[in-house]
Amino acid sequence: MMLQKVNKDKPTSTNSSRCLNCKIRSHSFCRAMKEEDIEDFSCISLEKIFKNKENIFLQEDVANNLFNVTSGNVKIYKLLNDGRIQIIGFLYPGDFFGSYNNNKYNYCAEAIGEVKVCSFLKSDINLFIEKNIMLAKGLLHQTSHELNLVQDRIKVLGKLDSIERMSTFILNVSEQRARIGWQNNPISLPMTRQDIADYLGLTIETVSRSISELKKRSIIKLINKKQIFINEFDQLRLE
Amino acid sequence: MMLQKVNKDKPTSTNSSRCLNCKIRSHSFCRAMKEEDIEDFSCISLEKIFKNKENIFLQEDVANNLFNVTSGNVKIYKLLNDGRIQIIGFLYPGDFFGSYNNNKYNYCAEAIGEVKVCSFLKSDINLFIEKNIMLAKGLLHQTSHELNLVQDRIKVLGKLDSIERMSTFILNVSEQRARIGWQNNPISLPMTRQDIADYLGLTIETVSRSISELKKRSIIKLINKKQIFINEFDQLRLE
DNA sequence: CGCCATTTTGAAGGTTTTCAATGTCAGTGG
DNA sequence: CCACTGACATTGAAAACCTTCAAAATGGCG
Repeated sequence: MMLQKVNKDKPTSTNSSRCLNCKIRSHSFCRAMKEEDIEDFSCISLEKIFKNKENIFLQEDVANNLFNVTSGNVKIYKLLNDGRIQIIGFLYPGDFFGSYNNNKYNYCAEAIGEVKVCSFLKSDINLFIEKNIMLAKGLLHQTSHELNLVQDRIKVLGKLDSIERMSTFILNVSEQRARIGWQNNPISLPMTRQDIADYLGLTIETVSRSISELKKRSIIKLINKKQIFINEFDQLRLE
Repeated sequence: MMLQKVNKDKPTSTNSSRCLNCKIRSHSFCRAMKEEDIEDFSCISLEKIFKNKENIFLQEDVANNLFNVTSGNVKIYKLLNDGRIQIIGFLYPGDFFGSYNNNKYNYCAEAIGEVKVCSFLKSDINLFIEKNIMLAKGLLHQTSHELNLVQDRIKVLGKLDSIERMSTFILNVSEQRARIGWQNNPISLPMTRQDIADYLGLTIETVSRSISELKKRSIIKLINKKQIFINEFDQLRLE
């Protein structure tokens, strides 16, 4: 298994009011905390910036940290021993990742484009939880939400054909964007076709063919390779 | 979508020491709580018994409760509009299910054989959390654990062929049994072949062919249709 | 403008599904 | 005791869908 070296010491920033001004707070696990507690919370968080294709951490690394995406997109993926890749998810601002219950990460996390994350020591989080029940509830809510999303993906990968998978994917990206207040149409796909293939359990050729087919049916329109306009939302949904 | 009626009012039992004597407590989300708190906790829990194929709840039902399997197996599955089924998971004693963050269940839950569950009102759980941080931590740990398992299934459904899926499934059942102190070989498969197919994203015929192939390679041996002896654990693992 | 990576399209091949038939096994009744 | 039944599982052959291999098209960037 070939894993490239990660830059462990990123440029960072921290100050006690940063969290208060965080634009994505209302969509993060931190949202449940009161404003007066947020200030304290800032002190245990550290902002880090990653460039395109940079690894945030690798599968099997010691999992000391939890992360929150504050800007950009992150892909998390599992490596098989023979080099196959399965992308578990594409993360958006407000999504959190890492491993709360394991001492090793179960997947790799990599920046798609420039990414800003908040980083927390798990030990700090666990101490903070003791005094602030709302943080625990926030984490529980966010983890349950992630669980719901992944369970839906089980359905996609287990039962849907290639066109249905692509349709569901486009719809999900649109919905995720709406959730955090971005425009839901047209949508941009920041990841490559190969990434989409590794996410949907297909090959890059089948992804391309599925997009072409949706285009041919006039359900979507391609503004360019990375920008999709949805003509018929209803046709993307499973009847 | 045809959903059969659920028996909402099951025979129940509750008393303040039941949780203390619960054999599966050490593998449940309740394990983190101190013994003196467990007694109080018993008061918000209700034991319910379900017969084979009985629904514990249905997708889209109002989700007032959280459940903990204490004995038997439960399958949770999603229904598609056209009647297709995708099984999300087979649950074992100690696993918890329901929906913490949604007011509707995202899947159906059905008993495989006779099943005992502990049932909790979410409102009770949320109140209890306020006074007992360990319960929140326990729930968070358990939810994170479920998330890890489901993420692994993404990999199985997205990247593995039929033989690999069947191998992984047998191995997972064996490991899950070991986790709660049952013998890990031979293993029993309480679910039908159709269930296994709906779990692995295959057809019943492909499941059958995969089992036959593993048998032919002498990696496993069938004691009977529901009992499997594993000859070569290593051969079940992905190289 | 030309290069190179990425994407799209085409045709052949392979794995799983579909459709159909046979086999297994526990339960029932003659 | 054994044949019958019905549900479940296995096996076989043809068809469908996705992958693989190959080639052409697109698009960004020096």
